[in-house]
Amino acid sequence: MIQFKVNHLNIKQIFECGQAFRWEQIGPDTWIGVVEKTVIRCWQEADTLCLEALNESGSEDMGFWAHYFDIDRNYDDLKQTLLLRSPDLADALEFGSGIRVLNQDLFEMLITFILSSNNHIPRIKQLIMRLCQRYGEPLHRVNENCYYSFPTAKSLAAADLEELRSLGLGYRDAYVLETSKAVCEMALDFEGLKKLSYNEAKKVLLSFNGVGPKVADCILLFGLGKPEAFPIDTWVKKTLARRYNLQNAAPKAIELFIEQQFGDLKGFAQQFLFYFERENERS
DNA sequence: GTCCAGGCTCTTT
DNA sequence: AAAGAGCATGGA
Repeated sequence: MIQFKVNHLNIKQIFECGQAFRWEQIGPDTWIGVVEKTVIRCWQEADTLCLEALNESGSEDMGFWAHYFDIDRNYDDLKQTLLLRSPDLADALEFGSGIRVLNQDLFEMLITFILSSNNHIPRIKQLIMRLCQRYGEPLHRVNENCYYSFPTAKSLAAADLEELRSLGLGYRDAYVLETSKAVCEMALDFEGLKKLSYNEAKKVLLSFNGVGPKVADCILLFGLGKPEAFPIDTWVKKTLARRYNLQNAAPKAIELFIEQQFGDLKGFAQQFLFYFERENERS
């Protein structure tokens, strides 16, 4: 078991704000997730974040988990800076005060957000679970149920299109298959995306079948650690329209506005806005 | 039955 | 560049 002393961190908010899809609540304040090859139990005691790997080969490396939970970033400074730039973010920052933007596996984010397009979050979770069960490797058994790793690019590239369709992926089946094949062909260049700038990496991501501007920004934000990404989905569109009167604004005008409001921290602003809007669903 | 979801691709203006 | 049709699936 490992522990981190933390502030500005609330695992409930982190796991329910739509950036991660593989955490399940198993008790009042306890969650279990699969992160890379580790089945991990997670809970909070006062100002302490506790983590315990459940599988033998799982990792309890402090550095790895600090990076995953974005522990070393100063969210106090971050929020103050955002508030100075855009005072009307106050309600969203307060509401999602424990949100942190996780640093997740790149390939997992790529496939996950391809599946997310034009889809509901509960169904996205379900599809990912089926994909892991079918193409991942078993990591840990608890009685009847088993936790699986996220499939590798290789295993998904070798999948059968009909079988993917039978799992309920819909028209996204071909996107997943073709993108997985493309990643295999890129080999080491795929992980090399981390060394590229936001714009360079985005260009590469947009070349994958099933990845458009919104999905690319999610991958850049959650998988490549680029806070300059500002994914605009239906919820964010709603909140931008309501808060800033942008319902009839052209895409370029919106982009410019976002840049002026939030600058290089717009990815964090987006996550607070998304969570606030979706949790306070009021059309 | 209709609407909608962390949209994208392809076609047409 | 921008706007529109079509798209699998399932829950509300």
